[in-house]
Amino acid sequence: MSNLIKSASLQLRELIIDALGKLVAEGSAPAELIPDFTVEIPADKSHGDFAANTAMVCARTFKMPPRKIAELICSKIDLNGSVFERAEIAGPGFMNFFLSKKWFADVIENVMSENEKYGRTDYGKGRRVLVEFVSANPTGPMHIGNARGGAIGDCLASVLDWAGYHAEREFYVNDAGNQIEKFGKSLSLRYMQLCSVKGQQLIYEYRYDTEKLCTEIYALSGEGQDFEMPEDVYLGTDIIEHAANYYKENIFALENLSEEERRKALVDYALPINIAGLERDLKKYRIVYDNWFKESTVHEKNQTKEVVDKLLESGNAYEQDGAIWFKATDYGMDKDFVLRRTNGLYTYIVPDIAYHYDKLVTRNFDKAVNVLGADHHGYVPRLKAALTALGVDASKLDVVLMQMVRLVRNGETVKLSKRSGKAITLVTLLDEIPIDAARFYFNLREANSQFEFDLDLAVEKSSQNPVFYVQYAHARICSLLANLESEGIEIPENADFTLLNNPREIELIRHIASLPNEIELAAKQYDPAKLTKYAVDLAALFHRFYDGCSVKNAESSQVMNARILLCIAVRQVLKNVLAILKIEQPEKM
RNA sequence: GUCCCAAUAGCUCAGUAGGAUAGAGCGGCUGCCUCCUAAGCAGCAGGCCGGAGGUUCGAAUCCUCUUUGGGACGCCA
Repeated sequence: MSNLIKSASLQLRELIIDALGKLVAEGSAPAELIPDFTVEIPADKSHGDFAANTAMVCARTFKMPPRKIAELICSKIDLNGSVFERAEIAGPGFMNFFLSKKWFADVIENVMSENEKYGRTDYGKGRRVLVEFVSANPTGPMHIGNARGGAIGDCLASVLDWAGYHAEREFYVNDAGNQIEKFGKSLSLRYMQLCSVKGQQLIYEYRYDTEKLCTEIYALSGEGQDFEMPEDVYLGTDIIEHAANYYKENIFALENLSEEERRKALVDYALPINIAGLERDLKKYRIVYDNWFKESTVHEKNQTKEVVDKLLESGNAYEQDGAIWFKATDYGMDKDFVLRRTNGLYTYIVPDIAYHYDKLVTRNFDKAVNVLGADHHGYVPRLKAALTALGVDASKLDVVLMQMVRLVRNGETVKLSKRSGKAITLVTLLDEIPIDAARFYFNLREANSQFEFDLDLAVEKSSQNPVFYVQYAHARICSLLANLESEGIEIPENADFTLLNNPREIELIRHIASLPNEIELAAKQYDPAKLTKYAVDLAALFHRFYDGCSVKNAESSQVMNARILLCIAVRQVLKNVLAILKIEQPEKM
């Protein structure tokens, strides 16, 4: 688990501080506190592998021109035994450092020894982090927003795992509360519609085709139609289907029950089917959770009441107009909010508070990361304030907000309407586009950017789609190696990598070296999109290398051997990145 | 009205906690296969980084103001 870039950067920092120490000791620099300087990787490679701005930030305290300081530092710096071979002074006073050939050779050897573990770091030090994502409403199928959340959350968990955290994936099932009430009401309504004269006609007519039956009923729903629909019910055909299936299995069983009993029977029937459906569909999307946490368990354990009682006792909540309010104004918010309504029911945030208390205190996770739609941003500070009031360290809760996806088909934005039931579901999306493309595409942009998902483009199996570009690089290497094998060329055990001096080779190796860094950064910023970009860049660098440096017709057999192993290393790195993203690595295309 | 997020090439977006001449893909134009996969590579064209101030050696990046989009502000979830 070595990170050659990081260690080189740290070594350089020490060398510079060391040189500064010598300058102070001999009196050519004032004995002042050295300001913070940065060691970074320049965008322009002619500026070396690392650049330090030490001289520039010291200009003021040293009362010397930056270039002069840089000269002094460079005269005292000792690169012997370091991974650097030379230093240059450039521009306004940058010191540019160039890595030795040995370092580049070490990069390839490092990949060869770590193989499928290359890229892993111990940055997270085994801290336990719980990643909650999707948590779709179980009253219906998942929509396109869940598709994005799923791809981001799942890859984020992988990234954290690779960065040395112990990451768990969790789905919070909202199997209680108002939306379940609404679910029951909707099911009951549809059931009664099926029991009506018109409903019976339709059931008879479409007795061999439930799907058709549902679309017919759906088409006849609405104002002035056969089936009037009140405002607060779900309209989707999935609701009709549940009602119809139940009806077919138990004819008229519920017609004469009380509304309440009928709702309960239908919810008990349909909800497990929906939850199993969520699990099945997510699995198809290559997402498998460690835990499915049910909201109902919070209610069963009476934790909602406990939370509100605790807040009342500690003076963080009060009763007014028959409701119980949280004193959010004590936590910098402009409005208090309701915890328990006058009707005695808790608002949605109470079970959420209890749930997060469970995550951070009961289960004692070091971090809880939630991937949520951007429309939740107002909710996050409320949740955090309530947790703080309960004595929980709310900074342990991090939220990744993701913006909406605009679906585009034929150059036009596809309208998404929850009410109409015509929203594009995760399943229909995955029927339409390859899973590889979906997972890659949803991680192509950072969560925070609202982006356009072009359905036509994602379907297209062409170079326009970046995932094919990356997979092609992998397939190309496999094919290249197979080709060599068929010609009787053996794969060497080792090679002299210092022979790889072509700029395209150097660039490629440099990029290979940066994988651990990139993963760490992605973990730090909760941004798995860094890795799709990394993969695209790596593929581009490989294609460039492939184009400019022939393996089979190399200048010498030594160079050929070095290139063969470089290709194998690149293939390994591609495999690892694609494995994090859970995208297939085809050997042929 | 208050708050959050965005604004960079014709389009979609990067820009690695302030760095050197602002990058990529797509689209447009031009080259490159008797040679390991042309699903590739090389090149050209395309920019007042929404606007105005400020902070400093240095700003797309930080601060203030402003314009334009998107979204939040419920005894809905």
